[in-house]
Amino acid sequence: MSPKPEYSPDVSELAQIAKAMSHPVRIYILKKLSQMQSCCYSGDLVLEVPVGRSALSQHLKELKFAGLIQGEIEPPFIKYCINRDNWNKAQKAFENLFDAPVSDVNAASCCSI
Amino acid sequence: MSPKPEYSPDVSELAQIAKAMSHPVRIYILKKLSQMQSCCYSGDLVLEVPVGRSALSQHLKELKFAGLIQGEIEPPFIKYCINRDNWNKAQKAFENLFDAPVSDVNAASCCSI
DNA sequence: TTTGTATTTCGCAAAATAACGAAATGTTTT
DNA sequence: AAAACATTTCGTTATTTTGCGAAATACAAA
Repeated sequence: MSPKPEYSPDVSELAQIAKAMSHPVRIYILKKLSQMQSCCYSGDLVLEVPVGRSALSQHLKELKFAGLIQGEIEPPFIKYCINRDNWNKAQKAFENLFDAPVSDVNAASCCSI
Repeated sequence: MSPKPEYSPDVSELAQIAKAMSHPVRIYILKKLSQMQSCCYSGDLVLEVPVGRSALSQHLKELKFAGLIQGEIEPPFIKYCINRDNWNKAQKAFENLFDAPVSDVNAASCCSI
């Protein structure tokens, strides 16, 4: 009944990516994994992050669910690394939020403060 | 006494931006404001978004707090628009999360799955 | 098979988020 | 001054998120 529309898929997707990145620990993990230019053990990460092992595991799970990272079993460890494909997609989605880029003139004329 | 380090400022900042963008309504608002290439009244937005006025007001407040939008009083309305400067900064922060871009070779050699 | 190591899941409590309607604020029009 | 309008704040409730320690799982080494 309500004329309220729903969100379009791209809106929901970007929100979901943002949610996965909405916690400092998770940003830290992403940053770390990228800086290593390789993978990381969960056990290594726990030393650098102010949460316990179980909480870290949860954060890794959420990043994995969002597709931003991936885990590879490499006994007796699990190596985590960035999912480059999905990361690139996420970055594009973020860039394209403004799919109609405005000129500086328009931007300036828009808001006085 | 815990050896746990804290987050660096850039990590916290990016997490905060991501948190502000972690809700579909807020993504929609950002998208809308950018597409208009101008400003928007809260009253206009409420017709396009599946939340009530008070909830919308909260979302606008959060986006404003994060610096992504700005409100300009233009009686009897309040016009909202994107804060271009901060948006550009946010986008850069997002792009630079991976400050050491990896080559495709490294990326491929990292994870088998 | 038993032990040890690495990680995740479970159960729970505290805190944060989201949404609503009602009331409040501020401004314009009558 | 009163009525109308746009928006925000308040008070409340329901849901989600976060984090911890304990228990469970998975695997390798002894």
